[in-house]
Amino acid sequence: MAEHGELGQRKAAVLHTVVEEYVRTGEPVGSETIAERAGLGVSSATIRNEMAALEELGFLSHPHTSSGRIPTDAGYRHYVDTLPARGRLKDVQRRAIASHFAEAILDLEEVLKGSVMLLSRLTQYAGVAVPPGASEEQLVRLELIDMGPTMMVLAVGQHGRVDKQILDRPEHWSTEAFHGAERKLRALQGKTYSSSQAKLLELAATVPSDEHDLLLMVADVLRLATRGEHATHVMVGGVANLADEAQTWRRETLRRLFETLEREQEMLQVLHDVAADDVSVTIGAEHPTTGGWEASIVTAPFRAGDVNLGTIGIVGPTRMDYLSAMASVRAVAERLSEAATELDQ
Amino acid sequence: MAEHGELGQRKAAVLHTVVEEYVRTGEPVGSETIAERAGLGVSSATIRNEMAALEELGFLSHPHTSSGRIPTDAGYRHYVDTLPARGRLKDVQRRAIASHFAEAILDLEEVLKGSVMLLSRLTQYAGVAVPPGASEEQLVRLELIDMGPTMMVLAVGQHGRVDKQILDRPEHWSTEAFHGAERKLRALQGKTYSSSQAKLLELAATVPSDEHDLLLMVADVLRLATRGEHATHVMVGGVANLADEAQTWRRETLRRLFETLEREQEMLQVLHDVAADDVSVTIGAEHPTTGGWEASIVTAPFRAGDVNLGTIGIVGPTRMDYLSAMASVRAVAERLSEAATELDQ
DNA sequence: CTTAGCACTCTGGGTACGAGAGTGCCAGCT
DNA sequence: AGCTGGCACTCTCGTACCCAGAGTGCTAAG
Repeated sequence: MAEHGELGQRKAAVLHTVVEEYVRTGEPVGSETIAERAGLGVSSATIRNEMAALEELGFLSHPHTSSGRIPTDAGYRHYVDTLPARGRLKDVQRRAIASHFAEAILDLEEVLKGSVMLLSRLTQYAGVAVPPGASEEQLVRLELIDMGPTMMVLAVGQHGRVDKQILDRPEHWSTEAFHGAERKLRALQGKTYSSSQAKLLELAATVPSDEHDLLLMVADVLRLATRGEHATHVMVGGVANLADEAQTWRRETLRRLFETLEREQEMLQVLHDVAADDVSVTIGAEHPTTGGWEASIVTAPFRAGDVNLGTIGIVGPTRMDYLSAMASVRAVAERLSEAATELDQ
Repeated sequence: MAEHGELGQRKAAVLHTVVEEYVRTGEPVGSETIAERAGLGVSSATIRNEMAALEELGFLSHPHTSSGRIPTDAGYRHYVDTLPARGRLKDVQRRAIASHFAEAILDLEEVLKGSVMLLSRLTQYAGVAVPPGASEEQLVRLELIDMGPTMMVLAVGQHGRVDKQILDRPEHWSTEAFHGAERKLRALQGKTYSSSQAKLLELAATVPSDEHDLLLMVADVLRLATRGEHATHVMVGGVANLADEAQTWRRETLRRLFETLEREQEMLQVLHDVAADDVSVTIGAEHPTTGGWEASIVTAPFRAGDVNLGTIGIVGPTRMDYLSAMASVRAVAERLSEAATELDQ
């Protein structure tokens, strides 16, 4: 029993079929349909009993007294958790992924952008990604550029990452301090972001206050580039796909969905909360934010070797083809990991 | 007569009122309402005659035989072209703009992003902008960075613009060629993007083929950064505002709208087509692309001194408060121009 | 040229109704 | 004890219908 989530085999099969039918048709599912489709060799009356029990348990619900059942969030959750096998991709999908990763990979950021669009095309939902932080990447350039009234901190990573920030000159400013800082920064080229950041904080303590300020500013740029969890931006693509669902969602729901997708900080928070080691699914109200717009998120991390780099996934309605979405996200995350690993060498 | 677009004063007034009422309420407007609101001192029967004439002329249309009139695209066009005065901003709006531009401006790109969001908040439509090309900006860095199997071209402009491109090493590659190119690039720092690009093409002709290739690659990056009309990206913000309108739009319309907003190349084309010297309005089918999704675009260029830098504006439904949208776009574009001009010195 | 008046049209809301889909439960069967 | 056929019941959905209301176009008179 335990292998069907404490439900018993038949109940699990019924729930499973309800979810799949509902996802396929969008209509509440009746006992008759289940009796035909589930292949359990029992009559619709028996199914009705099972469904009543499943409703009692909180896995199904009734839109009104007398129409078919639809899954609750908990129902989807059980369905996802007890999926017997990994989804298989269709050939077209397989080919789309292959061709997307066929080109030589130059710029991870570009590839990631492309992957988000790819996922949104594959699943017909919106694609999202959190790009890698830079902790273990090596710096190939780290410069302080004097731009007249302002200055720019510019960091370039080994894999093509560029971080810039434009800042006011600090109050105490001298050419000597500037040159001193410049020289120290040059010495950090070839080191990693995180070790450079540490080194800068160290160095800052040993120099006069004007140069001190400069070094701290640079350290701060590295800090922002490094903190994966508080990455500065999220990529979102294929939002147009959600327009098809727009009819189903209530007006306020739709607005909140779009608003959140646009607010990078909020999306980052959500994606950080839901991220896991493997493909992970968050359904409706399981997360307060997604609950607010009746959506589900499927994500997977991508890695270089065994270092987590970032997250990629999709956002769609709770009534989602989870099997195929998970398969797509998994496949793309895997290929992305391969690509990133290769790039790492 | 000519001052009312060949229509006659009363017809123009009727059209004017129909547009304003329809924009305000979203309901087709009847003759009774016009008779009350337009303050023409004539009866509804007279108005009916005028409206029938306006329909004949293509400025109004009937949803069905017997309900009020709504403006056609041509009707909106006439309305916009004969607006008696510039719109005035509300105090809240004025203050929002002031506070947005109150901070010292460091990074034009950042300010532009913020301005797009500002416009979307002010108007409750989606904001868009085409960022400046870089022709006349000076280069403060122009580098070729060896990244192992690949290389990066990196250009930094005087006002904080950073362009990067990661490329495969050309087939013929030698350390000498690389160093040769590096040296030539360094000499270009301080020159403008466009003159550097020209200079590079010149230089390329005088050197052996491996170095030649490198210089051409760099020239190409500068070319992309320079061509304002074919700028590489468009900023879009506040799309969530359009969700409110989603109910009104047909499903396919909505999808196309979102798709286009996401496709940078297509948006660039549209914005390029509609751009003008001053605030410009494009209504519905006046542009094939916007016609496809029943939307209007209000844009204005922003400048530094008298050089056009880019375009900023909004996208909303044809049933739009043009007066207030134009006022907002104009105000933000003006402030942006001031900011850019200041930055330029 | 304007306007009052009027017949006409079309929408939108409300009601009624029957078909259909689905449920819950019971009694009988295995 | 569990399954199933049967049945009464409920709720939705589509159709038809009607009426009030809003708006029009036209005509005839000022």
